[in-house]
Parts: sequence; C-alpha cells; structure tokens
Amino acid sequence: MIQRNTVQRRQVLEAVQQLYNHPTAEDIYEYLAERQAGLGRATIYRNLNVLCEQGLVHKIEVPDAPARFDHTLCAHYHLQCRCCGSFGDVSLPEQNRLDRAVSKETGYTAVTHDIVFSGICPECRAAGKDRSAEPKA
Amino acid sequence: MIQRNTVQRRQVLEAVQQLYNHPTAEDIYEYLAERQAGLGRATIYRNLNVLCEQGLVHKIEVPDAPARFDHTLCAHYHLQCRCCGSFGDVSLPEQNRLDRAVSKETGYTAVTHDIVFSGICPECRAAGKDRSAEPKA
DNA sequence: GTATTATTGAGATAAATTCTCAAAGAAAAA
DNA sequence: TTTTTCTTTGAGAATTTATCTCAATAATAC
Repeated sequence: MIQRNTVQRRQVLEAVQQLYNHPTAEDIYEYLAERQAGLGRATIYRNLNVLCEQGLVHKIEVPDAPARFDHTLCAHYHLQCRCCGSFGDVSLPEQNRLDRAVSKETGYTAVTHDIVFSGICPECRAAGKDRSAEPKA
Repeated sequence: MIQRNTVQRRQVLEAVQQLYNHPTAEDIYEYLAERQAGLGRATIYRNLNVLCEQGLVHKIEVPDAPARFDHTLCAHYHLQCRCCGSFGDVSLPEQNRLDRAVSKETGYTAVTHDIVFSGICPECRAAGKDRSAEPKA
C-alpha cells in the first residue's frame, strides 16, 4: 500500500492547518465544500486516518462529541468548557512523565495518552451559566 | 424531575457493581437478559446516565470503542492494550494535582479529567503481536 | 504511452446512543 | 387506600459518527 500524493489528500491536510481551531471532520467537509473542492465525506475520513498514521495530523477523541483533528505540533493537552463547549489547548508538559510512570507500574510498553480536561470557562462562570454547580436532584 | 426508585434502576446499578470489569452498556444488557430481567436498551442507557449524574457510576470514554462504566471508588486512571484490547485500572494519584494545575493556568473552574492510557501489554509484547512497532508505510 | 493499483465518491451500512410516545407504576395527595 | 400526578419503561424509529462497497478515475512505475 504505497501512498499516493492526491489533490484531495493535500486539501484535507491544508484544511486542518488552516482551520487551526481543532476542526471536526464535518468542519473540514464544510470548509472544502465552500471552496469549490467538493470532497466526499468518505474521502475526508479516509485521508484524516492516513494523515494520522503518517503523524501529520493528530486525532483528539472528545467525550460525547465527534473527534477533532489537530495540526501536529509539540505534545499538549486540551480543555473544553462544559457550558459553552469552547475548546482550546493547555500547555502542561507531563506527557512523558506520566507515560513512563504507567509503563513502570504496569509493565506495558509504548504507552501513550491524551487528556481533554473539562471545566467551566471564566466567561460562563461570570455569566452564572455553570449548571454543574446547581443541585442535581 | 424527582428521581424514582425503580426496580430497573436498581438492577442496572447492581449489574455495574457485579460486572466489576468495566462493562459496556451492551455487557449490562446481556447480563440482565440472562437473568430473567429483560430490560430494554433504552432503559439501560437512561439509567446509566442518571446513575452517572448521581455519582454512583462513572462513565469511561474509550477511544474508538463504546463507553464503559465503573462502579465509583476512589479516582483512578485506566489502561488498554492496543493489541488485545484488555482493559484495566492504573493507580497513579495525579488527578487533583493536574486539575489544579490546569485551573491555575487557564482560569477555568471545576476542572476534571480522565485518562485512558494506551500501550502494549507484556503478553502481546512477548508474543510479538505489537503491530505498532512495525514500519507504517 | 501503457499497465498497475491506490484513490475517489455516492450511497449503503454499521455501531452506539438517544428519542418517541403510549402504557405502566412510584410517590404524593386527598 | 383511592386518586392524582408525573416519572419511568420499552419497542422500535431516528440520529450521529464513521466505515465499507464498488465502479470509475487517476497517480506512478515501467
């Protein structure tokens, strides 16, 4: 399975780089649809997977939401507001240390992990939108 | 929305406690189906959500796989083998420290997170099943 | 150029979960 | 304890996200 350098693949990679705000596959679909290039959804998903394997793109699994994709830079975590859904980066250089600690404790090798922190952003906090602070039942 | 104490809700909670190995909703469905109690899937999903809100059950979001549910004990992380899929606990008491660090860095409040580490278990390693070590393309 | 074979795209399919809504049944009120 | 209220149930439809199918297309190698 030798990879080919197709127009579509380049367009998907370019879209992830342009849409720097962690686009979903659907975001990319719409972005490319607006620009003449009418890529099919299957093509977008397929190429995102290929680009992930190549290490050019990083897939972020978000709880209860579609996966997002990140232009690969240095390792970092992500943070999402439980109220408004805003999504961003967190710099907290713990990745290697945690992976090593888990490997040492369990005997597993090639350990990796991602984290999507969940919290209430300052804006929602100020606006009193924080429903997680309300009594549950 | 006052919660009612139904037979079904108790059965779902009991199933999560009995199936201590991080069951999926489907595991619970089958477990209860085998025991006379023919709960509908909708009922199981609904009750798992309620029990999570009540803090009696913890939902574990697993990348590229159905969610698993954990009888709530003290906070801990999870670890999955990329080869055989085996799934288990990891004790690494970092939760509070990381949440506080993210809160301090970003101004977000009520920060929480989960981690599902991914690695190769010693058995798969020994059996040479580690496909992630092979060249990619 | 021609042959080989990865890639595309439209739509079908799959997997996980939620929604719909009439019937059933807790809990509260009378 | 009867009635009223309103949450919950369950079967199946619907939704969402993502993958698969397969004939047509197009990169690459020869």
